[in-house]
Amino acid sequence: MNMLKDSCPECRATLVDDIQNGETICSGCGVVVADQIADNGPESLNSSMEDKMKLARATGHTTYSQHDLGITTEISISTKDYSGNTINNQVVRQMNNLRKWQQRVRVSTSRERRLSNVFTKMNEACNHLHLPKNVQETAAMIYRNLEGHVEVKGKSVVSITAATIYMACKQCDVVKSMEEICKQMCEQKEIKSKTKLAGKYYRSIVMEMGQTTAPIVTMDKYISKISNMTQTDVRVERLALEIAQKTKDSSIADGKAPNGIAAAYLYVASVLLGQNMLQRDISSVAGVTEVTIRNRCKDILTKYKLKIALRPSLAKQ
DNA sequence: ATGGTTTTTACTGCGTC
DNA sequence: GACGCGGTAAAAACCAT
Repeated sequence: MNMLKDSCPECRATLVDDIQNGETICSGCGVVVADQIADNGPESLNSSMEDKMKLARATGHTTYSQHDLGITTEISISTKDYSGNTINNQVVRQMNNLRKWQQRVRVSTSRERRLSNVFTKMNEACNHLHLPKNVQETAAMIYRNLEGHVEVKGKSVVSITAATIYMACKQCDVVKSMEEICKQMCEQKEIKSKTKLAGKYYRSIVMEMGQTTAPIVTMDKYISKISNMTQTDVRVERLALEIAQKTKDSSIADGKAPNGIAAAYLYVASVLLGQNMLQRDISSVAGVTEVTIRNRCKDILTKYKLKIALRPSLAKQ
């Protein structure tokens, strides 16, 4: 993955990391080269303890996303000593016992078990969502900071975890909806309720942690996100951003779903440039219906007296 | 609970290819 | 005739009170 970071295989322009979406994007042609910014940590997602041991490496830094900050010493499983000489069987047995007990002691208290559980879920969710490492670390740090401020016992682990990831995304300028996060964490039938609950927890965390203002995701982030997901022509994206910028002080966004408005900006921009993206495609990616896009388009066009024919065939005349 | 607002659903007709 | 679009009414969802 790292070798892709320097220049685009398509046009050889410089690549930039888009931390919003955890992607690496070409500054020239806008193509998404790598959908996950390289993570050089231990590659031990679902492996056994034994594999973890083999792959373990001293990284020289601590991590918030492990319950013990990732600083424990682990007893090697090798049957050779430091100098390469074979260890006799009795010592090997002793070391196996030691290792077993170390594991038991390591996550001994209920708090540690809880942290371990939460961070495992967090890790899985962040991997599935292709979130960069900094988001995961931020989420873990937020969760740690909850202790003493917000009571987590008795609350849904999934929803609390989702809420912290959501907050971490906002802090790291990554656009991810609560629903997207919850989709990766629970069964189909639970998504709705858990998402709702996570939203509730998120608000209470914001209140309790003394943050008067939650970070605000701006319109341009929504637009960039949707256009990245639809492989939109960069010119369309730029125009959409431009229109959004010019109309941002108006009241068309009040009380409306931001992704619907972002979708409408993109649609209007695509029509203006003769790109004719389909309402259906944009709406499915943006998570709104075509009707919503049409209504937001109407708002934008009437408000700004932009006289363009939305029907592409008419626009040519 | 309620009432106001927004979004979705489901359906319609129109023009174009 | 299929497709994409624009419109509408009613239902559903959401939110503050």
